[in-house]
Amino acid sequence: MDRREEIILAAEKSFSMFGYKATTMDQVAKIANVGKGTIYTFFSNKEELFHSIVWKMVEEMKDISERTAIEGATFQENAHARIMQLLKFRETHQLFIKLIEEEKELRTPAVGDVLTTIEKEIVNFIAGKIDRGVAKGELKPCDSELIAYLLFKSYVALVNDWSKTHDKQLTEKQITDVLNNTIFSSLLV
Amino acid sequence: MDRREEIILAAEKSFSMFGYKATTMDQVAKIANVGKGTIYTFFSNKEELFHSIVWKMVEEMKDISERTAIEGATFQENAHARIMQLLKFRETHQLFIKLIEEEKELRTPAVGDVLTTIEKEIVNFIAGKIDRGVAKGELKPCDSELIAYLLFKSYVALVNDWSKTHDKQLTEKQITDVLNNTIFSSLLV
DNA sequence: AAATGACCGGAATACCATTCTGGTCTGTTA
DNA sequence: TAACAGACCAGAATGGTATTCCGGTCATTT
Repeated sequence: MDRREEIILAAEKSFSMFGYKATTMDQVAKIANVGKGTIYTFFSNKEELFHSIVWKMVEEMKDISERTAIEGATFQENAHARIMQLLKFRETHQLFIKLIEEEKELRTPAVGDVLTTIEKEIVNFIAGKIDRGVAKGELKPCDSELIAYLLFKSYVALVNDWSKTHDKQLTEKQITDVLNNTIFSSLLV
Repeated sequence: MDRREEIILAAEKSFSMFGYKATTMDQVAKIANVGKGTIYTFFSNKEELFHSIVWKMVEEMKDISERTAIEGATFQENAHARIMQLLKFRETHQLFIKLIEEEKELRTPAVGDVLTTIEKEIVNFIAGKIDRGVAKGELKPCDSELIAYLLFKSYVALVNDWSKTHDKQLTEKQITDVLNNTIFSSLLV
């Protein structure tokens, strides 16, 4: 297999297992069965390698979310399913878990940067769906980025944050009910 | 002046200037012109003293927010004014600023606990306003705690978080527009 | 030309001696 | 005798330094 691919696979494995800070270039080289210098012929430094891996993950995440859409479902149903999928990915995917953990405990700057980039990408992704809904005449015209932002933050608040200060998680019905009555209802034509 | 009050004033000053971890009981005693042992006749330990100060601050914050309400204004107008006031207090009040900073940099557990308690208190405060609106027939019955939570989190997202990833802050009009169309509109009878 | 890994300097870590701090307690003051 | 003060204690925090570790380079090998 070509060396670049070996390196990417090795880096994926190592970043997922140990996080950004704790993976060493020696480590990656070893796993990839490659001399350390070889990595630098494909990636100019550790951070570029890291971005490469993370970007691949983001694409995969968007892809999965995309495939979650159901033919013939309403905008709200699809949006709900897609966003829930994104949140689930966040707490399921090894690398993502590790990055969130590292951000919380270690405050590694490179990781913080990457996480905000990912958030932006997610919000953009949602905004794109809204724009498409508007174009198809399903939704009222609106500031799609702002709405996407509010929507995503609301989901995170209700799905993830709520349970940090309350002992029983919100049910999916409670979440869809409140959001259908508020943000979603304001979007529909 | 009575010694208990001296101690509280001293503690307020010290916590505001240095945060929780960096204020020592000796420090507080010195400022209060009191022997260290004396503090322990009024407060059983450092944390209790701290809670005392923080609680006082929370009462003041609610009080200010309360007084912001305008006679004869709509529920939305008052809610907006009150919540904006709360957020402003958060980034204006010395002690509050210090605590948020300490939570971010030092991760002092006592401070983290206190901050979540404060958040709960704020959400409760908002929920109370909603309940009153329902009782007066201005608002539809609803899960007031859930709505209060969503509302507060949305405000924080739009007022504070947005500007972390975007260079121009949202205008107050953008914020009121989007929230009037979504959360507030779902509340009105 | 491509790949390697010994090597480098600066950053991170581990270690331990010293200081600091929350809380107690005994002596003192009013 | 009740309120107060501050010396005192044990354990936690800190600081300084000797050592290890790691990203990145580059002379050598394939």
